[in-house]
Amino acid sequence: MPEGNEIHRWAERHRSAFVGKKMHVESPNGRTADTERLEGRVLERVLAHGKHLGYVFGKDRILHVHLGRYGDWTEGQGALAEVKGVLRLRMWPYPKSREKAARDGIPAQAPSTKHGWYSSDDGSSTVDPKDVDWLELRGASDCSVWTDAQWAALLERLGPDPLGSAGEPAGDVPDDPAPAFARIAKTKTAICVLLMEQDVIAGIGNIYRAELLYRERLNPMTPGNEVPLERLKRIWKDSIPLMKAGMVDRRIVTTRPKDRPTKKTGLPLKDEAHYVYRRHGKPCFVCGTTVQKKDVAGRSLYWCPVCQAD
DNA sequence: ATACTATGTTAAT
DNA sequence: TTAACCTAGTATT
Repeated sequence: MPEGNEIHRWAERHRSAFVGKKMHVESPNGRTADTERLEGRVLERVLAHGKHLGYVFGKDRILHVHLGRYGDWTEGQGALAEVKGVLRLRMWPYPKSREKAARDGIPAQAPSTKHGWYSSDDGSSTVDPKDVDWLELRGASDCSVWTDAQWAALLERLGPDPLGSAGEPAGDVPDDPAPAFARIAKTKTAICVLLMEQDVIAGIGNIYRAELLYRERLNPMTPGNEVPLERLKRIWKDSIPLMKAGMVDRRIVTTRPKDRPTKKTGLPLKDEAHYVYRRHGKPCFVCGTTVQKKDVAGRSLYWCPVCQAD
């Protein structure tokens, strides 16, 4: 159930773990066609844009992965072990692949990652990506081999990503948000709907949309063409550090410590992590008004009617 | 035990 | 606009 932060987190970890290595790639249940076109090839790059992942195994051999609502990777150490659920695909490196990769002129090591070390939900440390031995994928809505042209068409369709462009360390090369601002200024569609549309901004999902709108104190139903540019710019700028933090934490935290009932700094309690997302029926942390929920375009929208009156 | 919800997208109606 | 895909956590019986 990932938004862009988690996609970029996987990309960074998988880069660190496997780029430059000759990989075994298989689909035990035959759920993914054409894995034999990837088997035995070197993973050259891992791309990420919005909620899409691309594992580049050579020209026109990009494994496209979209986790959809349920998909998830499992990282493992030691012997391969099948987790429960329908296994869609798994990959792991050939032994001694680094020497072979060096002979092939491919960097033996992935580019160094910005974080290298992560915290899990409860703040405890988790495995260094370099110590991951294998990956399993299940529940993904797409997992198929794409051509370079298909990936290019995807990038053409998607809007700018607050976490930056494909293949770069996330956040280091911020996308230009101008196309998103232009799209929003041209339509009467509500800003809460526009923020979810991946061809407007790529990577924002239901949690970030609700929380970004709250943090800007913006009425979610404001038509796009009535949102002042300054407010759009603030939302974009706000999204970058929030989503970067979400990569490290593997968790979305949007509340400021001073607004939390406990005032606790650092990783907050679960029920203090969001201002409005899934807090309907509970009092707003800032004004005490009951947080509202309603269905908009098939997704649940959460907001505070007082803080976000206009 | 069973039902419901959900950080998503596409295809069919 | 609705259904389908598919999994896990939470709520209800």
